[in-house]
Amino acid sequence: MATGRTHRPATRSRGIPEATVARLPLYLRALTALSERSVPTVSSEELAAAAGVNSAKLRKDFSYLGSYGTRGVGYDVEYLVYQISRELGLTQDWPVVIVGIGNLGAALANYGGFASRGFRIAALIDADPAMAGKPVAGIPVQHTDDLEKIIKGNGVSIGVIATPAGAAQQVCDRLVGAGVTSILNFAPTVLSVPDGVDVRKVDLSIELQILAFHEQRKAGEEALPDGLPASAAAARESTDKGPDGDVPAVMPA
Amino acid sequence: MATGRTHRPATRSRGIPEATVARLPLYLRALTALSERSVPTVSSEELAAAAGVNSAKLRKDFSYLGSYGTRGVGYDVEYLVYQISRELGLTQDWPVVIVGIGNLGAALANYGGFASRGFRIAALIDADPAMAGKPVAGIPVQHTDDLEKIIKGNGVSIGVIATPAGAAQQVCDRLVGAGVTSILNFAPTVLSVPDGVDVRKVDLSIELQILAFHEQRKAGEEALPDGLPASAAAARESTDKGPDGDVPAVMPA
DNA sequence: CGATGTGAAAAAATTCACAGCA
DNA sequence: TGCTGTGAATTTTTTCACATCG
Repeated sequence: MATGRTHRPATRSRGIPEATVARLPLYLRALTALSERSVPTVSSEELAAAAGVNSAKLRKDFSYLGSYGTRGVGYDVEYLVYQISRELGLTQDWPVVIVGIGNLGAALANYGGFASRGFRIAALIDADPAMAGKPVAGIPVQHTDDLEKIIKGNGVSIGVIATPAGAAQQVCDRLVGAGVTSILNFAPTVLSVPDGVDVRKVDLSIELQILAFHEQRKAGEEALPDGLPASAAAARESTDKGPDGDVPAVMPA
Repeated sequence: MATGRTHRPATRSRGIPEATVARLPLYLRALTALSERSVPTVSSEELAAAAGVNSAKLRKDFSYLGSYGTRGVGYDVEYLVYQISRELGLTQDWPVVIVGIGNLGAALANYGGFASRGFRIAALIDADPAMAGKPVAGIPVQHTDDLEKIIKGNGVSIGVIATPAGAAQQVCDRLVGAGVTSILNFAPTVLSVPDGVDVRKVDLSIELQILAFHEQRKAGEEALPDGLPASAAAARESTDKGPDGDVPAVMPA
């Protein structure tokens, strides 16, 4: 770790582990809540509980960012909010476009969590001409024909795909062609993108299936349906969470 | 906590790694697509490509399930679909309730991937009296007052929370109290649940924040405002997670 | 004192690479 | 011959435990 390039108490110079990056938003949210309640400082133990992870992990995660705490005291909430925000790149404004304004697209457009976190919905795009001009979440929907113009005109680099599966790849190609380099895909398809483009997926059916797996295990600790010697419900808790709260993982990342 | 382990000493087979479980739905989707095209067999290489992972990982994953392939040939698509479905507990019908029928709840209710994979929407529940009786996705919305009755009456063990953050914990408590043991949470809150209850979280803003992190890294290799150089993250990914594509789901109408 | 920060150990996940079977 | 299945090696992530410092 650390490319100790001298300068500063080092640490954090190279790559912050992906697993850590995935948890930073979690910490940020817990910190924001504390901030709103005007809580000045918080210990790793308290913050960890609020975020749903264990304190050792949290401290290790923070150690990749730098030494932002005070021994014997804890962390300054405001300072940490700033540091994590900066690390995540949320101190700048990210214009985002949402393509596919169906039920989900509308839900996303109305989702407050975006605007409050450095993301700004630059445009809503849909292929249905009937949708054009119609306001959703106060933003007029624009037609797919203008996709490239919209992307380039607003310097959009992050796109959200909420179209039906069949249209996803095509939309993806156009987004990438217009300059988008990060895509959040809600369509149930594997998107292929060129190098340099990030794709993250959110898949409801997958999450449900994982739940079903654990649920099945809870119910059948012994009564095994299908024969097959290999099948023996056993071991492993169903909870499988850290020492405290819950906090599964999301990402799949 | 650290209590409650014991149980069976892992009977050789049933110790499927969590990471593997999380990928089974991916394989299942790819296999289903092949099945619909009447493809009889598939090699680990081909299937891996379709699912967006590398073949070594896929073979290793399958090895936890058993030896379902044929050397020199590959895997029988239908057989594998069945085995994975069974492993995930999808050969049975899972009644699910969705609580919070706002934009997101409605989107989820309309999501086709539900019914097609062993999940059945047993009921839609909302706290707004005005919603009661109103059909969403063909299912009449019921009032929160009847939550317990609905859960118990339908033997529901999986609940989806799509309410505002403020109501999530309360709804969660009621679901758990009524017998739900698996929860898919879309509200941006950490839910606390008793042991034995699984919670998985899907947080749209978190996914975007992770994208922003990578996006920032791509763009800002040059100069960063605040002191500390922001990691140089050299080579490495272009496509975060898996070797390439992804597999999302959820989609509007 | 008390809580952070962090080496070191442990566990989990991924990748390698090849023996072995159809 | 071709591809699976898997032990072994490697890498990543988590957890431990304690020196350290405010």
